[in-house]
Amino acid sequence: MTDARQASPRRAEILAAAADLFARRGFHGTSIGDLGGALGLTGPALYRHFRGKEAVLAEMLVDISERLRDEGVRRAAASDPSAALDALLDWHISFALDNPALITVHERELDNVPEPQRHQVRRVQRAYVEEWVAVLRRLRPDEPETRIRAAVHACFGLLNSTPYSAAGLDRPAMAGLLHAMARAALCC
Amino acid sequence: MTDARQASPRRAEILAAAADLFARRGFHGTSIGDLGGALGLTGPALYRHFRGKEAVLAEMLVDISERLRDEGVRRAAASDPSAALDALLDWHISFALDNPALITVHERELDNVPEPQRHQVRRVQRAYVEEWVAVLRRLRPDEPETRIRAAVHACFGLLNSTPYSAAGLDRPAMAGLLHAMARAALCC
DNA sequence: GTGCGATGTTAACGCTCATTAACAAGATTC
DNA sequence: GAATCTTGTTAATGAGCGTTAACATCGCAC
Repeated sequence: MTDARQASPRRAEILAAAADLFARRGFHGTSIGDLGGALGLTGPALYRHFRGKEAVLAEMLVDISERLRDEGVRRAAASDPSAALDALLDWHISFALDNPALITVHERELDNVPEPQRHQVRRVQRAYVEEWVAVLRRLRPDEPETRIRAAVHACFGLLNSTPYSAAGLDRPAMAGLLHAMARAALCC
Repeated sequence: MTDARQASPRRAEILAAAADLFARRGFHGTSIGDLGGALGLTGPALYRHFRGKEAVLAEMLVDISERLRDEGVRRAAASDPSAALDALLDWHISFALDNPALITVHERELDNVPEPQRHQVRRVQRAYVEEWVAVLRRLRPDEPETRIRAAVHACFGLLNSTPYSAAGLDRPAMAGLLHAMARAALCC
């Protein structure tokens, strides 16, 4: 089978290598040959595991968006909205710092995902955003919802900037800085 | 001449169309034929105005980075550091809201710029960042410089998120929101 | 009105790419 | 131990791309 959602170790290796290459050179800037070569294989070998290049990207983005949303739902469930916001921030920041390549691809390459997965990813992304919006609405009931939603998107821009600035800060310092900045930006 | 830095109207049209296409589909996702077609021309016509596809991107990024830095130097010169920060924020926000495509390309496609322009763009970008860092160092002399620099990069991530969230906010509201969020994030 | 520079066009070239076909070799099944 | 499934390989196919060549047209200098 070339398509089933089976989780083989090879598939995971391919997805990891693809994340790195897609983040560094872009989807269109990465060839099937590059991707196989990164694993010591030839290009056509990948067709034993994926239906094609687009299928690799599609599975990657579906997986990322679902991981973000699933844990986001969990974190947002805290009864205190301020604690829920901190929990969401911690989650997103740790994900971004642990997986800079995934965050980059997730942010840039959605347009290259074929249907129907593109709609699926969009829907899941929207659900993740709505978790944030719901928490912030409890925290600042006076604020109009469109403004809150725009603020959440801007906050993601801040948090996702991580990959580009691997600057001289170690991980805990970077996590603390991002948390403080995002919290201040959202509650300004 | 195919290369001279002559500013003809046709060159400006090509650069504008290229900014839009490169932002929407990426540099590698845009063909010379697409680019010509966006102007009612065929692909090869572009070679009357640019040495090649990479030269279009190179000129675009050199221009953007220099515009940002030149005006940045001007704004950062205010004697009051708090006023200088506000002036920098206003400048970057108005540029991003007026030119979402340019901001997107500037952020994503530097790796596709050929040498020597790539180094030039990097140098000018760094100079722009240093204007921000210098202002913030005056504003918060206690903070370590590496932390300030990381904060500036994160702030750019916030401000540059504009293109993706053309959400239901009109321009002044969006500008005000971004200004308030960025200011709070930087001074947290 | 002839010549020419500027700015287009279409046709052709060479290369890369995604994908498929045909084949090989090792492990597993029976 | 024969058959088969899995997972590779190399070779071939067909499409698209960036680029160049050869040719057309138009406006202008003289």
